[in-house]
Amino acid sequence: MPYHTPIPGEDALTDVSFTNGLTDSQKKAVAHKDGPLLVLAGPGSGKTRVITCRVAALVRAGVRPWNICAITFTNKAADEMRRRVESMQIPSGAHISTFHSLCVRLLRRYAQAAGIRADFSIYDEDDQKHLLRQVLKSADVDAERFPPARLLGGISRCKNDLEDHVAVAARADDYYTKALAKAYRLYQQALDANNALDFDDLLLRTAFLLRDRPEVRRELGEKFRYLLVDEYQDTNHAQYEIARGLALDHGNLCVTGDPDQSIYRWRGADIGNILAFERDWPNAVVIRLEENFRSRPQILALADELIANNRRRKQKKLIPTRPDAGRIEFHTARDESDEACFVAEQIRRLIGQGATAGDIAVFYRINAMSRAIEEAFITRQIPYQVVRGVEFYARKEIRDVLGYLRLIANPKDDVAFARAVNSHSQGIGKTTLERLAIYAGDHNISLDQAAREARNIPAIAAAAQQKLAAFAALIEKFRRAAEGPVAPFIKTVFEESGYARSLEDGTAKDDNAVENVGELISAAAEYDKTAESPSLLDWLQEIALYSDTDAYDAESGRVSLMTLHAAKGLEFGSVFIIGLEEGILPHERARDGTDDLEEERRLCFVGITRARDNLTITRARYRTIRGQFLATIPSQFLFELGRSEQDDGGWQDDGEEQQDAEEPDEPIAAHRRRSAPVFRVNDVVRHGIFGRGRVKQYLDLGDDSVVTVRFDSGQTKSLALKYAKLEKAKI
DNA sequence: AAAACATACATTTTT
DNA sequence: TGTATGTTTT
Repeated sequence: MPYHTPIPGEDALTDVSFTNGLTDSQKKAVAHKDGPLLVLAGPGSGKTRVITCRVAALVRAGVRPWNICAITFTNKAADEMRRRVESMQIPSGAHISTFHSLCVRLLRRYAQAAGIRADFSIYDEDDQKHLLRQVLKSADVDAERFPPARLLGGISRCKNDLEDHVAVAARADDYYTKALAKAYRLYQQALDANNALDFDDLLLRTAFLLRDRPEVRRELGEKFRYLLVDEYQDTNHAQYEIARGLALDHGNLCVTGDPDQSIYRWRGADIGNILAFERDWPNAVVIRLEENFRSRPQILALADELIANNRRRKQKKLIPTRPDAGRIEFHTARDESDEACFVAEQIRRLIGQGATAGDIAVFYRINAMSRAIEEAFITRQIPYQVVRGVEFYARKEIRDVLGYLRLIANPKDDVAFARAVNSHSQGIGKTTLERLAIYAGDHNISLDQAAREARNIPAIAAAAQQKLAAFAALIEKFRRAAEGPVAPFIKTVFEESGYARSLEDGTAKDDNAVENVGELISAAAEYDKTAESPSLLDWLQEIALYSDTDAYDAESGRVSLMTLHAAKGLEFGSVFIIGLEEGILPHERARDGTDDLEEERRLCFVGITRARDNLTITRARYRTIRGQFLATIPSQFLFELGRSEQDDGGWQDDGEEQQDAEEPDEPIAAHRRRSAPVFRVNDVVRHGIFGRGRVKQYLDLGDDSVVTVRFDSGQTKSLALKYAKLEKAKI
């Protein structure tokens, strides 16, 4: 019996009021197409709507919902898509999730084929760091000389490229890579021993599963007959292989994306994946969506002016469809608190004029920049929400409780053991733990197992032996009770472990600690309600992929504060982007390397194109960075947006400070040593690599002076005189 | 073994 | 600036 009466695709699309500028044949392709489909779409063009409409159209054409799989990058995007699909009044059941959630699901189901156990722990950055440090300490490696964070970054990159440690070792021909390969091997062995996967493993294992087990691949191809991937420009190699593997047997792969909005290169995203889609799938139908239904024409013009500076990109138009209106404003503030005051005042004015707080957002490059804004909002009683990464799950008390729970769910999880035993404190300290680790290592067993055998470890004092054994027994007792709903179980563990008591008495470092654990329990209760058969393991694996960014509430009626990364996919009537300064946007770590710089530019582009009507861009002359009050240099992006230094008149100034570039404008410069040459604005200079250029701005900081030069090649660079060999050119 | 203290250190963006 | 580790004291 047919699941649903087939309806011609066009009708299905009309049905769901899909009227945003597609030609009839494009609509038909979106609704009907068996085979690969590439949607290249600019910001505000209804890209995600194409996906939801395709899902709806497929279902109406008789495809069973559970044969459709749509993949997004963030939980937030998945939720949004689920919401939209449900509102289309079609039978639900389509699988909509992030890459990582999908991988967890597949790896649990096909654990055996993937060569792992289904009850694995998922390690986040903190866990990874802990584990790597542990491993390097006990295995005296030359890799110890490199900072763990750097090694983890290197390992992550390898995993994203689907390289295992053997492959890395094989290509290692320099000191660092050799050390990396060794660290990778040891780290991976430790992960295996702990029955744990890190975020990258989730992708890598799934990609390998699809590659090495054709029967699994075929089975999944049968299950997910239609595959859709949103934000395809942000796929890394592993994700690319997963999408390809899942679609290999039927070719029904629809991807959407915008190369100009690729902002996750640092996480291994390869913009080449979307640029080469037509090569990978030669019969792909390509749809371009260039009309923008979101922003005012001036805003689009500004965005276009900026992004045109990127070389590695496909030319694309931003075609406005809305009439002229709205406002663009630039502002230079004195310092970050002055900047925050300005933003807050502007927002107050907007609200006074009838704007809704929920339709206003402030974007910044790094999370730390939210602070000044928050302070200004608090004094002015402007309601706001900060959309922040991790945060809640990074809290000490939350991690401690999760330590217990993870250890209960996965006895091999030594990282969880260390955390739990540490929070349990009372009598088990560093030394004991160290001795226990040595014993466990010698006998090739987990810390949990070693603790049970504590009485047989002569190196450990009798009293400590007792306590370890008691701890192991306690965990074992919990383990036997870990069935069924999660929330009551967490409560039991929290109280009976004695951790609740230790939070309440004495060391009240954080008076909200107990409350926070309560919140965790509520979250678990929520899970218990929705899950069909709740289990601790399932819940742990779910929340491991959860970040507070997902907690963004579109209906909160409050001003949203978030990073530019978190802003992707959202839109607001009025947008403020703060901190357009060299070293912040673009971030200092992206200053060398054009690819990195182009990514920063895309980030700025994403921010600008979030705005529907009003856009305000600000910078501060001074900013406190890591506790130091420093003079700043305007972002080169400001030049590209047509705001040159001389033309500062375009900036609305607070008037407190005169802006004479030649005048050393604060005591900072006065006592600096000087050995570097002095330049003036408009001096013609010569650089060994970039050639001839003209000084646009000179910041006098003695030896640390920075000079901004627009070179004849057209590019603008900010150079530290100390490093850049810059000389005055003759004429 | 725990607490108090000192010192180094890194410090983007997210799953 | 804050964290996170290492060192000394109790």
